[in-house]
Amino acid sequence: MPYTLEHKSQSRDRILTAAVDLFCRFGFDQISITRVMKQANMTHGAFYAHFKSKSELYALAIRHAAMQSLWVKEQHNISNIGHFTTLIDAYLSLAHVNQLGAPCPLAFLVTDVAHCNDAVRESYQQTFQAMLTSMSEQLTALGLTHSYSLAQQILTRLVGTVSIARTLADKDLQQSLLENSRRDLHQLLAPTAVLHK
Amino acid sequence: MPYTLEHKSQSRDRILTAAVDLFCRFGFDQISITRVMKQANMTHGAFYAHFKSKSELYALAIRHAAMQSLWVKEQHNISNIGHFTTLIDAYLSLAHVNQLGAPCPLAFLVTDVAHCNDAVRESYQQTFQAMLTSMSEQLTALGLTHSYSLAQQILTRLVGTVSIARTLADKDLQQSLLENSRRDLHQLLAPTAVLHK
DNA sequence: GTCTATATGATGATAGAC
DNA sequence: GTCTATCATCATATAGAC
Repeated sequence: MPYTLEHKSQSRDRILTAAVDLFCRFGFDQISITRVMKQANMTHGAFYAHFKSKSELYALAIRHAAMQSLWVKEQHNISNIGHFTTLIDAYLSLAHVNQLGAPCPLAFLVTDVAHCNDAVRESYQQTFQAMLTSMSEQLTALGLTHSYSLAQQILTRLVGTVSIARTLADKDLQQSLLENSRRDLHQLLAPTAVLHK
Repeated sequence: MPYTLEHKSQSRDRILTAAVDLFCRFGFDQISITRVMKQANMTHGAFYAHFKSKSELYALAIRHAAMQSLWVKEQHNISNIGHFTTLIDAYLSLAHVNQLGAPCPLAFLVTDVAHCNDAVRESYQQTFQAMLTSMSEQLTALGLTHSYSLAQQILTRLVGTVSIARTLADKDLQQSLLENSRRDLHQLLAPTAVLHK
């Protein structure tokens, strides 16, 4: 048997990884199946042995991106507020905006997903809810009150800042936007600010 | 002469209005020139008498959307904080998210624009800067300090909230997201909160 | 499972009549 | 300026060999 189960699973993973990278970088509609498969080192005919449509790939790519994202990977290592704000800084970094590491699908695909079918939107929504819940629990564990609404506040700010920053051609404006959000969120989470509330 | 200058200008306006509506609702790549022209009551051959490419239309549609948006149209009527928060509530309303009135291009086109050429991104950036400056000046006139960074905070939150809300299929989640952002921003702008700062 | 080849359809853009 | 007709290209998805 020339193709093992593991081989298939590896191929599938390469497709998903390529899809996340390309969809985030250029948008779903601008990326053809041929291009995704090329980046995954296969030809486009092989695609349909793994996914039933391009649309299905999108829904699964969103979940894949979420699993690879910094927030999800680090979520169980957060033991103090310092660590939490470190993740915020990473999210609001130029490296993230320029997609050097694993991109957060919430910020990189927002508008795109709004135009898609129910399966894709549900995938996005589940990712959003999972991150919201996880962040809320972390904030509670760190001793903060109103943690769910606080998490919502932080997450919308993160997504808004990064998605806008990505559109800006002016590097100074981009930098100042990111810095400003970092500063605001640090202040929001500073122990003193919380105690005085 | 069968076609007057005014007639051309009206046709152009109908095209731009249709483009804003369709691009925001379905995304740039999913909308064909044929469909835009159909909604503007013309055939697709006439398009190139007004714009040199679909891409140019996009850049101009962003500016057109900005001019029609609530914030820009109402920006000179703001005389007190109550009026300011009324606009925030309108921005964060279900009506806006469901695109019943004029959509804000900043929230409806973020991710889309990030994948486009320089001309389109510059159009978005100029709109962003204009809204930022305008909002900052309003906040200063209303007696608030750190108004530029405050405006940036408000704007990223507005855009983040609306763009995410638009992707959510769950109406309850959508509502609670919008409500939470409204409440936070009210609190941020409440006179007492400012005085105690 | 992966390849090459192909069916089928839609798109952006142009040409020429009126 | 607007129409109809057309070109050239590229997309998704399928068929069949290996």
